Amino acid sequence: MVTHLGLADNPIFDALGDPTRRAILDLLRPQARSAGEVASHFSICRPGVAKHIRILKDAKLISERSEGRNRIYSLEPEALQSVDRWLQPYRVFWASRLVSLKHLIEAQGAQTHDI
Amino acid sequence: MVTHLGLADNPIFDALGDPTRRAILDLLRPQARSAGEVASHFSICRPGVAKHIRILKDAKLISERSEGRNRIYSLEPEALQSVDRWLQPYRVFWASRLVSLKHLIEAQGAQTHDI
DNA sequence: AAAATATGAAACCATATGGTTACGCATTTG
DNA sequence: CAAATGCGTAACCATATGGTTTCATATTTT
Repeated sequence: MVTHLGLADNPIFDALGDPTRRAILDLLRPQARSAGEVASHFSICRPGVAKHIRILKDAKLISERSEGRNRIYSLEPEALQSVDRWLQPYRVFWASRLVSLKHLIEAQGAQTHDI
Repeated sequence: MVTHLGLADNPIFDALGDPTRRAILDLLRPQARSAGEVASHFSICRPGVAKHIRILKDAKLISERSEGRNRIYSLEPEALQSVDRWLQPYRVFWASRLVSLKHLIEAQGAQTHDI
């Protein structure tokens, strides 16, 4: 509801609250897809999926481009950094998990320079 | 709504969808607090906060213990690991961010051993 | 240019959600 | 033991949300 509370609502968290929307993100992770392709993966009707897509687009989690008569949607993963940032102060509580993440980073050969 | 769709809804994401609930988690991060203390930080009425607390408790994001006539709530940060895990495959998209996280890990002196 | 295709928007509906007030139940306190 | 304190639950309400059907619009196709 968030009827003008002092708390800033983050549209990202709101967008991620719905399982269908998370599934759409998962679907777009490997590759961009047209609206129809996305919709075909769900049991709800196409306009229903379109509404979820709209919410994801508004939250900048996906972007849209036109290609002929299709609308192609692509994941915009940078938007998820805000979730990552929010999680940061909680992470200190599970250090071992962090260590494996550190391994992952090293395995990817990310350069050690600051952002 | 999630009216029996094949998609498993994660109560954690649902819980995090509300800004008041995220604020409660932030509040409990430094220290455990009684229900009244938590409620006093918000403009909504106490029973309203109690309902948010219930949702967080059901999602295992906080735990409850009785102490006299008070109910003390503590953060259970481990539950957030599922969010962290969900984020994992998206993280490869912002490697530089990972590097600073790596610094954080090292700064904390987390031991390099597997979980 | 007409038919078909791809898709968003509008209108509508049932239910979920967040908030409120009223109440009940332990546990102090006086 | 009676009053006060702390707090969850129930009942209720307005609005948000997710889903549906119908429609309008822009591209292809034929």
